[in-house]
Amino acid sequence: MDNLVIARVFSEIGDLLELKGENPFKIRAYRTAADIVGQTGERVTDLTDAELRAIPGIGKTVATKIRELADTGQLAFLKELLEEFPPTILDLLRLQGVGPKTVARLYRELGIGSVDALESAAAEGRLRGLRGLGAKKEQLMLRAVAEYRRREGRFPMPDVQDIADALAEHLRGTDPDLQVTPVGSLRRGCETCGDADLLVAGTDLAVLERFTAYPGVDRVLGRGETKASVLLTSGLQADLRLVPPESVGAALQYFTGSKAHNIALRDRAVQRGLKLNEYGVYQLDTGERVAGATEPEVYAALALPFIPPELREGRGEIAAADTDALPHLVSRSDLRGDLHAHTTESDGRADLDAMAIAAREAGLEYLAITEHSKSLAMANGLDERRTLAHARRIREADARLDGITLLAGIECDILRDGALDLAEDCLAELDIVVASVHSAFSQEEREMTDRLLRAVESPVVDVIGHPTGRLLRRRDPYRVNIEELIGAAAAHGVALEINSQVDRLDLCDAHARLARDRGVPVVINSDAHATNAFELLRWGIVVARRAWLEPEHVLNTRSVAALRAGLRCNRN
DNA sequence: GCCGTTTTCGGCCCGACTGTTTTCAGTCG
Repeated sequence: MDNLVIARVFSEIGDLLELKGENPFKIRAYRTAADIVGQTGERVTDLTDAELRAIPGIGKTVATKIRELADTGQLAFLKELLEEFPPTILDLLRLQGVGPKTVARLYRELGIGSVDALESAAAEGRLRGLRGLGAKKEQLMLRAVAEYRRREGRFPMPDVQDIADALAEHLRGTDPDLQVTPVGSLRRGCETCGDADLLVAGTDLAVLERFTAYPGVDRVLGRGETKASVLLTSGLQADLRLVPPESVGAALQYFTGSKAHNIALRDRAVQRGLKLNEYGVYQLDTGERVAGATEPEVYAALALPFIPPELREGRGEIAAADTDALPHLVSRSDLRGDLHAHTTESDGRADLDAMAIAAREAGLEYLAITEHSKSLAMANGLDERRTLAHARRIREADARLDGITLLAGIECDILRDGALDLAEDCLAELDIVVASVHSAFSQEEREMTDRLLRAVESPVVDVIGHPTGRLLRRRDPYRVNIEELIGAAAAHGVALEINSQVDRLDLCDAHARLARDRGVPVVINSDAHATNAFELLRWGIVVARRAWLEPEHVLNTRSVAALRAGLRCNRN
């Protein structure tokens, strides 16, 4: 059973327990378990009880429930909870400004158990009879219902980055020195963001007004002395925090999260007789302030080195920091080449020379040209004859152009049965072969996994491209046993790709970390189809950093000579 | 429900804003 399915079960249990007014710490335990399971790269159903129990936050009860889900495919506890409420009631919790207490009362006192029922009741003015609910709240709920219907959930992180950049530009206005920093899930580099959080250092309340007056604002959700929230016309919520300069470090830390990281950090503070909040670090007994102006200072007050935001997910980063074992994360400047790009020979929009020059201008030392293969007719894929002719042209261009090394490659389709789309003797002529799935996405897991394993076992395949095939918000990953794939890649010395296209980001962070842990080399590729696409590498880097990858784990941080030596080196 | 270099019981992160309150409950991050 997929980890995300199990995570959803625990998350629903948390919501339902909250509606029942259960012990908040029990609720938190289930939500923590949901986070942990969702962020684990390997299937938790494959772990032994002892391995499960060894994960902090997973205890006896949760481990037993994971086992029950693995064995029976369902969970009696969740079923019992769902008998107490209509299944549609959880939708009500997704409404802005509506929380568990309100939902529970709406259901108990008015029998409201769905968004539709709430909408009718609010429209008819039947809510204002309840204590604590007035006409204004009714209007807010109607608005929240409309927004809920319009919203498509979370936004891709690169889009949110653009929105945040534009907003920051607006806030700076005539003061280019104004310090505006994205925080929250955006700063941590999460692949999707539910909102855009910005932090401004200063004391001038005018910046809050500037924020709510931004032309892209649809409506103001709230505004006080230190914070304001707006809903943008794009449907994204944006939050601004204004903090005094002496507290910027503590505020950056606090608002970057994640929640799990912050809770652990505060716990550490309390253990050391300190209190940590968004204004600083204080002595518990005297209240004396000991840190807060900069983020490294805040971590130092807790006897920790600075922890990069991408690691702050409660996945062992504090323990690693405590023992001086934090990874030296890969960064964009470590990338020396790109191993996946297309030209007009298949479905790219720029020709060979233009792509080569653009790669050079993007600071790359080498670029592999990897067109589609013939079965992708829609993309003008190449057969063996065209592949070899194109390889000759690539090598000619390589000889002609200074400052960039071109590698002759292919993105070869993996056919339904796992065979490669081009003959092995043709592929063996090339410098690099990326193999990818582009068809028959609906195969069952066993069939799809065997298909990919066969490709990995081929002696001419160097890299598996976008290994799960997902398209964010459009297409789920195809059903592949990722652990088997990673195991096979490790055994055969085949690299797995982090594809930097904004709707792919595939491998995802959890899987890339698993690949690292199992000794599989990773490559970070643009999958460029145009000259500006090398910019996308920054998003692949974000995924890699969230996966704890260091330069040594990433093949295309090597020189071209070292890269060539590393390809197919484990084959016979 | 989880966890333990003081604990196997008794704790568990903290503050701002809103609406409906006249001192606060609920929600959010």
